[in-house]
Amino acid sequence: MEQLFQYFRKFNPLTGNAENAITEISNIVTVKKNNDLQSFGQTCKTIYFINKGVARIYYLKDGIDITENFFFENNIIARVESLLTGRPSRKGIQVLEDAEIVSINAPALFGLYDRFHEIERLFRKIFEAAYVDTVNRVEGMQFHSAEERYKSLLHEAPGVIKRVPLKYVASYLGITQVSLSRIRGHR
Amino acid sequence: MEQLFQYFRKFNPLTGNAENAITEISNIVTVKKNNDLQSFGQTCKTIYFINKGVARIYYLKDGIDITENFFFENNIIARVESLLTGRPSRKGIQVLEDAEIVSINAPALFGLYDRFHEIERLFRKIFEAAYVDTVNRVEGMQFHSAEERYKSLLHEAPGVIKRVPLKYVASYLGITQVSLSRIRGHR
DNA sequence: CTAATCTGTTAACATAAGATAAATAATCAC
DNA sequence: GTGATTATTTATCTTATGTTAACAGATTAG
Repeated sequence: MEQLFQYFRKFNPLTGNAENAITEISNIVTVKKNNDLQSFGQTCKTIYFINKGVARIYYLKDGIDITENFFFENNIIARVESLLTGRPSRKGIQVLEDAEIVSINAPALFGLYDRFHEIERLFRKIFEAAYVDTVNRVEGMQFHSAEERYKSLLHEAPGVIKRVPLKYVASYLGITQVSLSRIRGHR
Repeated sequence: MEQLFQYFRKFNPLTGNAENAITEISNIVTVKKNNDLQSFGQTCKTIYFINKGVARIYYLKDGIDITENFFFENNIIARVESLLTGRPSRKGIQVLEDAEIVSINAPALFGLYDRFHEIERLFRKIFEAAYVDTVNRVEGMQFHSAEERYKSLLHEAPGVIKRVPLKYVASYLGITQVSLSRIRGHR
């Protein structure tokens, strides 16, 4: 849990009491490569934090597997469109390398917001930062060619290309695997 | 201000004291069609709420005007990538119809978070909802043709097509004005 | 009212990306 | 290791979208 609390400190340091309260509603799971941490269907009730490994959020559009996002060590994963709305999620979380993951019971966490204002503030800041990332991603998608998007991914998150199968990267970029291969072959 | 507080009530009702505190750091401005409410360059320090009118957030990419988003009555506008990070904004806010807008001093608002937990909670919920909208927008952009994006905009926000010049709609959809025209001429 | 500008449409052509199929290359199960 | 499976690249053809330009209708300024 220490790794998680260290991550929290970058946003909003917690008192020992608050940390303990979070520890009580969390547990650590290990997941083998290519297994699903969560599959779609039900309402998402968990927030994850990756101690070690890589994961992706994905969904099926007309039967085609599309990666919404990748997540590496020391990051939170949450299917917010379900978690924050209470609606069932159409998305799954798959682990792409053997992983160690902290899973936090989200309803219990939200329940702590009243007792621990500091926890509400912490997650406010975490989600605000994720929101900003997503706004920036929309901007990146709006008027860049596939090649530009690939190059900026290479630059901003080289780990993705190194650690993730290209077929997942392609749909993340909004193109087919074949197009990505063509771009990589540089023209 | 009553219109704003009614909007707030959908997220988290405030006590009279909290409403008064917000009133004190806000004022109402009127802006004429096509004028900028805010231009780019400085760090964004204001959150807006539209009582009446339409506005858009836009930016220049290689000298080309791109619309990031449209905002109608009874909605909050904020350039979050600046507001929540403290970095200067490269985006402007332009009014597309004569508008009446509430402007809230953001640093003062954030200052109220300590005195009024309920205000922090309110804006946490507002930004969470905006975050979810943005995640859904990424999904919509990821694997839809321009025509599909246009049709779903028609369906989900018909006001955009009715009240906004098409040149702005085109860049919002991530296509050129000519392509949009072609799509509208249905093939 | 007239000229000038802005906005939207259409056409012709160029280019990027999708679909499909097939050939390699890499990984996994045994 | 060997064969089977999965991932990636390459090739061909097709389609969607970008680019540029011309034009028509609206809107605005004087």
